[in-house]
Amino acid sequence: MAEKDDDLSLSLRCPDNKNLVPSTPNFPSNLMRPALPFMHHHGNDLLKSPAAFNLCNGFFFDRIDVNQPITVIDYEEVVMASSPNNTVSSVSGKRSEREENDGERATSSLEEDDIDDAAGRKKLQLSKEQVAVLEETFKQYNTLSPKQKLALAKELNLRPRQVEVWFQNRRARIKLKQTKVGCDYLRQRCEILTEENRRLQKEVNDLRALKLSPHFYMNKNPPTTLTVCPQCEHVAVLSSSSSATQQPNLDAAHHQRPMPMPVSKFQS
DNA sequence: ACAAACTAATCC
DNA sequence: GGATTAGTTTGT
Repeated sequence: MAEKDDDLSLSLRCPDNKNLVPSTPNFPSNLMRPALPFMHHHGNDLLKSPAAFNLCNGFFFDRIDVNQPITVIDYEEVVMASSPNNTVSSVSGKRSEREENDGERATSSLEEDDIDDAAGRKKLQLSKEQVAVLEETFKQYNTLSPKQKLALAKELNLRPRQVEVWFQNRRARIKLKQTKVGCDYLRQRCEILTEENRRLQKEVNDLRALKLSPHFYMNKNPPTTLTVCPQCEHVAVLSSSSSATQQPNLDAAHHQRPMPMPVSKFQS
């Protein structure tokens, strides 16, 4: 379960149409299905692509595959699980039993769910195959038109409502993950900025202390100004007793001897 | 009508 | 406890 989060790909691709066209070669052959009526990009469908969705959804990525169980490995698992030579039923254990019944559950979901809906409802667990198809479709369309919903429901032997709910929940999951990622990013930024702020505050205090120190005023007959070197951004103390027209005392000299204080940046 | 948000129930 | 499925409410 936790490994799902590892598949969090942040990219800055421009969503071009090519990206949106499903690349069937990545899809396992035994999951190959006749193209759904909506497997074409025209009209509003483009607006429902994940890329468009994530761009609209803000943040810094055009795609977050958070909580995305459909990795190459997962596809292989699906292939293995559904392969006649490698049936899950050959494996002992609770889990395998459950998976074995996935097909039945999927078919029964159409008829029985209407009955035990509201009352003591059993939780429907979608089969791996169903989830795979849903995920694959979701990669291309974050939201479905009624037509798409019906077609997908028919293909998966689910009620349109179930497909609809699945997509709603999937969007919610993505949003949650995005929020978490964004939150982590902002927290990091906050830490960095806090640290920088602390450093600058210290710098200001040091400069104030320098300004108030007797040493500072002792040979301060002429007015003195603080100037920032444009090259290294070090603060230099300039005496105006030197000619006003002459270049400030910011030549290479101060680069060679250390400043009295380690002042890296000073901005008024 | 639909999506989002919130919530409960269930499963592992 | 987290993930998933689904019901309810609310906003557009």
